[in-house]
Amino acid sequence: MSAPDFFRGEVFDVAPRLLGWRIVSEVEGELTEVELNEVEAYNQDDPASHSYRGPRPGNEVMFGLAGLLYVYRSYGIHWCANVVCGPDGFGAAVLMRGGTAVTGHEVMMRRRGRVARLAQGPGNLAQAMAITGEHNGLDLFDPHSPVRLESANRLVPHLATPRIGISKATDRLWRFVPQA
DNA sequence: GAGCCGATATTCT
DNA sequence: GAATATCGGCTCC
Repeated sequence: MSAPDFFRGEVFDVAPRLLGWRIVSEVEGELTEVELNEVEAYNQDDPASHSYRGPRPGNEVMFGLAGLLYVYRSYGIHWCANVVCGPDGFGAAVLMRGGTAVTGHEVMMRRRGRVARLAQGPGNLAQAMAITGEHNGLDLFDPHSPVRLESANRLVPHLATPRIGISKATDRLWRFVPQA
């Protein structure tokens, strides 16, 4: 199983099409599903991207095949999950910044220690679904993978806004959220 | 609800 | 030594 063809296109075209998709996690034998409502695009020709300075230990996955999961540590504390995009050897990915819980509310509440905003925010999303650095590089379209993506089969009307928490290339409107 | 702040790993200067 | 694709707890409205 491999990613749909459009994942190999421009990352800023792929990102908005992921709104409404579901991430499915079966880590630790517990099922959780989240429907994406916030994503950001990061391109190789993009000073704000980890891939901007080329492949190096820790970001190689971003240069791999479209449809792989790229996980990195943020601020030394949080894990953040991305979907690799573009052709093989090109460093681009979509950061999954947040979504709404669909399945496994109890599991997510336990992992998060709260009942609200279970999967809103990239660090929170990863924590709720128990996604960590050990999942870096796995195939999101392999039915046997513990973390997978499921198509929404629809295009969600969306807005393009500035990305969060970056200081470079802030003029690129590559954060996508459903239109109000 | 807004604003400050500390925690902490990795990379870059 | 500084910066970072963050968060939650705290204060003070």
